[in-house]
Amino acid sequence: MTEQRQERADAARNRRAVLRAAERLVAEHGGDHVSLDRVAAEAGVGKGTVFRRFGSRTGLLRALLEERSLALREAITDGLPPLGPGAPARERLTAFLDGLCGIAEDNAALLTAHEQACADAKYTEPSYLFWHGHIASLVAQERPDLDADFLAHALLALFDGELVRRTTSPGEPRRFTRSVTELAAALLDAPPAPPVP
Amino acid sequence: MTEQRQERADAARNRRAVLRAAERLVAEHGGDHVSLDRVAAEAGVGKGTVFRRFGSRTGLLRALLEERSLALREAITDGLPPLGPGAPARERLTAFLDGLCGIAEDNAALLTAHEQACADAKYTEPSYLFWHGHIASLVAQERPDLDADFLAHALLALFDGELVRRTTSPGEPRRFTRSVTELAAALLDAPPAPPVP
DNA sequence: TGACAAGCGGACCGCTGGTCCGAATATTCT
DNA sequence: AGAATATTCGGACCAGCGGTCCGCTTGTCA
Repeated sequence: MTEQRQERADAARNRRAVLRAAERLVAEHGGDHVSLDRVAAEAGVGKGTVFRRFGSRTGLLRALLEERSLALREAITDGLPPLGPGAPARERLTAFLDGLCGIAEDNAALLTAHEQACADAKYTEPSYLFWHGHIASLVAQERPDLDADFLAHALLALFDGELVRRTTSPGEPRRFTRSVTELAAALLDAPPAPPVP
Repeated sequence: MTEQRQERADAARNRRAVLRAAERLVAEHGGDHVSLDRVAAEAGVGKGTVFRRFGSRTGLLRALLEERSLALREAITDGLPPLGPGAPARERLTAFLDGLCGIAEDNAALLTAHEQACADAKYTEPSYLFWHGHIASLVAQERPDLDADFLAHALLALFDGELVRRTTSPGEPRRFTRSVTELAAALLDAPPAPPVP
């Protein structure tokens, strides 16, 4: 069907090289200041190669980020509870947020770079849509009286690279996770709002 | 003291022209796609003039945004309750969020442009610091058991131009305001979190 | 009115994301 | 093996950006 013709060996090698190079540069210099020229140079390939593989700067950062979050995504759709299907919505949500926070804490710089590259298209990124749908569905199960859609956006808005970095200090490595979890818990435990006039 | 020498008449005229031009371009074409070349051309001045007045792209957008929010800022520090000092924290916070949401709804495109321009420096912008301090102080008064600092960041994270635009539809012009207000109310009404192990 | 500071404009710079095509190389077929 | 073919490579190239600079113009004030 949509079976792609097997990727040529050198192409695959170059793709890996570019990803590793981008990874290194983002980790070294902060989220921004990673031009594609530099990535190409660091990877030892031409600039055209980067674009042929990833289409655009956005595409490259997205690929990198999806590499980091693929495991979580699979655990959610096919894995065991509490992440996977089967557990009560509340537990699933907590487990999911915990996982996503972990990724965010480990990749704050990458997150910043990705935000900067996506800019306006942020809300149409496949990954974003997936996370959003998952959260919204769980919230709707747990609390049908809340605006699950908006609430999901609100929770995802917390995953801003710079905010993660500012919340995570060496002394308290998981402070961001704790803050997000507490906030989510407070929202889910809030008493039903009285109808507005 | 720091009394600036009176600005020359033509300089003042040009500053206004640039602001109005930027305003028009942002409103017409969406948040991005407003290069300083174009702003200068639209204003009928040279590019150098724009930079001399506003220092940078960021500075220009910031000036525009502060022009829109100056009234709210003054109402908070010197105005009457419920915005100004004197009202209970809870009412002040609600009134403030309502005001800020109004500004956001009227200037979603400008917000997007500003976010894009600020990028990493977002959390050190004077305006951001002011809003954040205000929220955090009110939350701390009302709910000493919550992490007011993080919660203030969380609330401000909602003011994303694109999110505002996506939440505001012609049919429900104030939906963004309603969503934000409800979310804030839920947070303030949440039962105290049990201590974590 | 003249002298001088303040402001002006747009050529200029370095850099960016993105395109393109002749050269090089992997793969496949005989 | 060796030719034929499809794919990929590399880096020169482009238009656009934010930002700088300096010779010229213009407002201001004595």
